[in-house]
Amino acid sequence: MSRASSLAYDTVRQFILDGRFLPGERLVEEDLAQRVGVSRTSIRDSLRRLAGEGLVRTEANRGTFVAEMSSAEIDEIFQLRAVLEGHATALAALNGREEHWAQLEQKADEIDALLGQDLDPKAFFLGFQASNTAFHAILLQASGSVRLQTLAKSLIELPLVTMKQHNWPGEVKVRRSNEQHREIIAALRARDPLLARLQVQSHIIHARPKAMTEQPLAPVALL
Amino acid sequence: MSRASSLAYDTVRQFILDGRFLPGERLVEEDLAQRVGVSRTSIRDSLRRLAGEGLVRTEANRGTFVAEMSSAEIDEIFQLRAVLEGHATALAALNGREEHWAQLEQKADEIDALLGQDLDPKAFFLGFQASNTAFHAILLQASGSVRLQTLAKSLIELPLVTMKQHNWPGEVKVRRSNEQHREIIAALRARDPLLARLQVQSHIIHARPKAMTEQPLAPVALL
DNA sequence: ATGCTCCGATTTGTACACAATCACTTATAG
DNA sequence: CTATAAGTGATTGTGTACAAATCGGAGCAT
Repeated sequence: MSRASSLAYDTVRQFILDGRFLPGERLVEEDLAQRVGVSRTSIRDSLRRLAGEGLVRTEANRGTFVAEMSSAEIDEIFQLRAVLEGHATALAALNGREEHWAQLEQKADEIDALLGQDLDPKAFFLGFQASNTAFHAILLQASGSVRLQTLAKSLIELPLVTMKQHNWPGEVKVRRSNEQHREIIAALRARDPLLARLQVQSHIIHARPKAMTEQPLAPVALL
Repeated sequence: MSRASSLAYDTVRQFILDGRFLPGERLVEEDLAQRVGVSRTSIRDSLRRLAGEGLVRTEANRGTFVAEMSSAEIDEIFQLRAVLEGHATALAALNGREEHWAQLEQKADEIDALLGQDLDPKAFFLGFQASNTAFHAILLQASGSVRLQTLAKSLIELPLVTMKQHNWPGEVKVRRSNEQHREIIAALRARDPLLARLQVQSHIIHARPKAMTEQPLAPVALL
């Protein structure tokens, strides 16, 4: 599982996350093989891996399709994120070191810098997404639990398949979100696992996309 | 991904869970292919899937090995189980129906029946494991969240790779464990999500294998 | 004895060819 | 005109052959 296979995996994954393939779209193996420049074997390999992560769904003898997720499922995922990242943050408050807090602060600074720059919406969103994802990755890393880390990371990117241009947060939301980041860092520095957990849970629940459907969201039962 | 591939997946998975391949052992593709009676292609397919679930670990150009887990990692997994199944139980208390409580009760009855039968340790353990796993599966199903269900299920079976004959619980522990099952059912019937969550968390934390190493376990930071 | 390089055997990685299956079209009967 | 059946093309599933990489040992130098 080396050169061709990794290349296929990375490329197809990027195609899906870029939105070059839309949810529900069929992924034809031969077609992908030609685009990536490897054999069908390697493509199949990567599709199996992606299926394991939930980015695609494979039906026997019928093909594999980009995962489609209902608002309810996305909401479910955000609740799971709240639970898992909340736990990770509690662990981070116990195990994390000063270098982690500094890294978190740096990402929060990046987001603040973005807010002062008056960029066009797309560039602003992409910049925010990069720093925000990094922030949460550091949080997971500070927990010290590799399994929790990989689990949460795969959950984090699942909604990105569906949420392409919808639900770009405005400046106001981003500002509020980053204030929450600061509060999380403060709780971590204070080594307060309970407070840190609650703040992360609240942060993630606030961040879930709300208006994709008319029906009310399921009640959040975190504590 | 049909007959041969599924067969390969099921068979290899069973081999690992049975303990026919021990943790750390190398899985040679050609060898597996002959044993299962399919081609290497299908074997590779199944190994990729199993790697995704964490039951095996694949190193590039070097082969795939049955996962080995330290006590610390197993402890980590039990804590994650506590978090995830705790959440699932809270959801179950909100969404579950009477039929679920009845099914849970049935599994608890099965375990009590086992306790009265005076079997040899191995048969006793296997019987308990079957009913206990079913109990937790029903709990997850009652949560109504399929993603949570699959996530937790894959976590549940990870420690089984390592814990083969070590750590068989005695009758006393099983009796205590099943009392906890009863308490969980009562909390669910009362539709008390907080209590149900706490009881499940406590139940799972108690169930983790303790004495595999000398060093003390990490503190549990659930709430 | 120790360390180094090279070679060969084993095993994994990749490509390709063929078989099985499915969706869709066309033909045919009612 | 509808419904069912057979045929056809495209796509996935599986097996096999070959290429690339790794591991271990033999031989040689220090």
